[in-house]
Amino acid sequence: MAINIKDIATACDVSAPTVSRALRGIEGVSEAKRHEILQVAEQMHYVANASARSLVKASSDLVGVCVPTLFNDVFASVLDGLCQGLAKTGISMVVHSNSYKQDEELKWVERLMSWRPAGIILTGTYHLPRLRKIIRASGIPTAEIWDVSSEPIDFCVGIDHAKAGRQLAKYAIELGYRRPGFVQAPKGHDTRADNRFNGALETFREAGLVREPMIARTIRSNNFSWGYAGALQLCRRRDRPDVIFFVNDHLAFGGLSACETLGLSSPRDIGLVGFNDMDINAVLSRKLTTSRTPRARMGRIAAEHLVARLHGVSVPRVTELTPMLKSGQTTRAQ
Amino acid sequence: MAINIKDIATACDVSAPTVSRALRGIEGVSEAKRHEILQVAEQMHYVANASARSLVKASSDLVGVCVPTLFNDVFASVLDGLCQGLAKTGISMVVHSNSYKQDEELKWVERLMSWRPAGIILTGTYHLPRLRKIIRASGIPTAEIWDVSSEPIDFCVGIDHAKAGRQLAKYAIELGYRRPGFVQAPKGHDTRADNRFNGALETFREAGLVREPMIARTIRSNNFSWGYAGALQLCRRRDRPDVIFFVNDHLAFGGLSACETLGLSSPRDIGLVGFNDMDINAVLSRKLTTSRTPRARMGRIAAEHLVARLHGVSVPRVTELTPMLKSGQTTRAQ
DNA sequence: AAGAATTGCGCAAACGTTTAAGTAAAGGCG
DNA sequence: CGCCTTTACTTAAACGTTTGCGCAATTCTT
Repeated sequence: MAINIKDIATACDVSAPTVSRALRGIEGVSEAKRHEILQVAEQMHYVANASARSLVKASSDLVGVCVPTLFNDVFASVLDGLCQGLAKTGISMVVHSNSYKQDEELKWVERLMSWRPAGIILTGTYHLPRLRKIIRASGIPTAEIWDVSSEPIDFCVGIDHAKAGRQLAKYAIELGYRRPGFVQAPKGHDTRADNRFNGALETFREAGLVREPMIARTIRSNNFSWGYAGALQLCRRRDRPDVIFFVNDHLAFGGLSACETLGLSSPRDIGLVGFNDMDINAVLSRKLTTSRTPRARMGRIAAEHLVARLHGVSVPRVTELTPMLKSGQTTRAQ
Repeated sequence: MAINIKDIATACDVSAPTVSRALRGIEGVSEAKRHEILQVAEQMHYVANASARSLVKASSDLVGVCVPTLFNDVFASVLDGLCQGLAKTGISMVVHSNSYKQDEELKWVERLMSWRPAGIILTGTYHLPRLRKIIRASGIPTAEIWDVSSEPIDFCVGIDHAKAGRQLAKYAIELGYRRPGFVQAPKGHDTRADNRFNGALETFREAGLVREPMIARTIRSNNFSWGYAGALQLCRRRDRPDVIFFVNDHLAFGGLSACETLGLSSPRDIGLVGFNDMDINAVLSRKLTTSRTPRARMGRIAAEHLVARLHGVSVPRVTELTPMLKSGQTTRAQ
C-alpha cells in the first residue's frame, strides 16, 4: 500500500541502500543519482517508516515528557519551550500528564520504554524507586525539571523550592507578618509545594514566630476554588493568620476572592502570597506578591541540555535557576 | 543488550511466536506455559519493542495531537481529557503546539506520518490543502476538534464559533449596547476567533447598528497584555465603544485592567465580554460576561470517538456542542 | 476403534530500514 | 602499463515482532 524505499529503488534502477543513503544525505551516491532519487521519492509521496528505522537503530527520535498537570502556565511554558527546542531537531514529543500521581508516572514510563525513546523528561526529582532503576538501567538521557536534587537520575534543571519558600517567608517577616497561614496540598500530593511550605515554615520557626502552623489542606476541582476554600477556612479561625502563603498564584487568586467575600481587604487586613507570577499578574491593578519562576528559561535549557546529551556532549548534572521575589500589593509596603 | 522475545523463548524452551502469543494473551498456548512465560518475562525485565510491532502491523499505538497553543485552559482541558481517555487504552500521545501556524502544522503532520499513527487529532477545521490530502490519502482516523465544519477531513467535535459570536452579540444588543468594539487577532491568525468576530459583527449589522466596526488587531507577548493594549487602543478613541468583545477571557481580563487604568468602570462606563469562561472566573467577585465552552466534554468525546474509530466503529461526522452564555458583572444588568 | 476435530506448538517468511562487507569501474601515479 | 586508491554502487544480513501454515499429539465423535 504505502510506498517504501524499495519502490523508489526499482523506479530509479538502483538498490535500496542507495536510496536510503541518498535520502539521508550520506556520502557514496553520485550527485545525479541523488537528485533523481529525491525527485522520485517526492513525486511518489514517499514517507519514511520510522518504526523500521528505530528497529535497526535500537532507538527512536521520540522524547517522552511527563508533567503533573497541564492546567498551569509553568508546565505549559516548559512544554512550549521544549516543543520549539526539539521540533527543529526533528524530535517528536510523547506527552503525558500524570495528575501528580507517581504510580501513573511509572506506568507511563514503562509504556514509553517500548519505544526506545532518545530522551526522557520528568517533572521533579521524587519518583518511585523502580522508575529510577528502569531509567538508569536503560541509559537513556533524562532530564528532571522544575526541581533540583543533588542526585538526579541523570541531570536536572530547576529551582530549589525550599529556598524559594524561605525567601518568601523571610520577606514576609521583614514586612512584620507574624502569624502565617498556609494553603497547601495534601502531603505528598505535590512534593515541590511541600518543600516550599517546609522552607517557609522553617524560616518562621527559626525566627521564633510559629509553633503550630495554620494549614489548610483541601483540594478542589480547580485551583481557583481550591485557594478560595482554603483561604475561607483559614480566615474563619479565631486566630486568623496575618499572611497566607498559597501553593501558587492560582490558589492565591482564589484566596483574594475569598477575602473579598469575607469583607477582608488585602493588604490592610491580611497579606496574600502566591508563587509563580502567572502572566495575568502583569495586568492586575493590585498585583500579587509572589515569586517569579523562570519556566520558559527552564524549558529552553532542558531542551538544549537534552539535545546536547543526545549528541554525546555532557552537561552539568545540576542546573539551579533562581526565582525572583516580586513584591506586590497584596502584602503591606515596607 | 536489551532482552527480547527470543531470550525469553530460549529460557522457557519454547519458540518465539509462542512467547509472543503468551504475552499478548492469544489462544494457542497452554495455561502452564503461559504462566511460566509471563513470569520469566517479568523477571528478565522484558520490555516489548514497539517499533518491531509497528513495523509488522504497519501501524503504531501512537496518536498525534496538534494544538495551536498550550497557554490556554481550553487546550489544556482537551489534552487532559484526551490523555485520560487514551492512556487507558494503551495509546500514547505525540503532542505538538504549532503557535497557530498552518505550515508548521503541516510539517509536523508530515513527520508524524512516518510513525504510521493510529489516529490524529487536529485543532480547527481550516488546514492547508496539502494536509487534508495527506491525511485523507493515509486513511488514518482523524478528529478535528474545537470547531465544526460540514466537510471535516474525517470527523469533528466542536462548537460553531460564528453562532457563539452571534449569541454574545445578540445578548449585548438586548442589554442596549450599540457601539461594539473588538479586540481581535490579525486576520487569519486564529480562524475560530475570526469566525466569532464575524458572527458578532453580522448580528450588529443585521440590527442596523454598525457600519465601520471598531477593531484593535494587535498581538502581544502574552494574552493578558494583548487584551490590555487592545482595550487601551479602543477606549482612547473619541467615539469609544460601549462594549468590547475580546478574543477570549484572557484578553478580557487584560482589558478589565486597562479600563481601571483609564479610570473607566465596568459595567458603568463600558461593557466587557470574553469567551471561554476560564476557571478563574468562578472565584472573581466581579465575574466576566462570557461564554462557557464545553472543552472537557469535547476532549472526552473526541477521545471516545477516536477510540471507537480505531475499533472500526463508525462515528458521526459532525458533533456540534454548544457553548453556554454566562452573564456576568462586566455588562449591565438586564 | 477408526476417523474427525481440536489443542499446542514450531518453522519460515515478512514488515522497511540500516549497516557491513564486498565488487566493479574509474581515476591517479610511477 | 600495472598497481593502488577512490568512487559508486550491490548483496546479504540484521533489527524484534507477528502471522500463516504445518504438524504432531490429544480429545471427541459415532
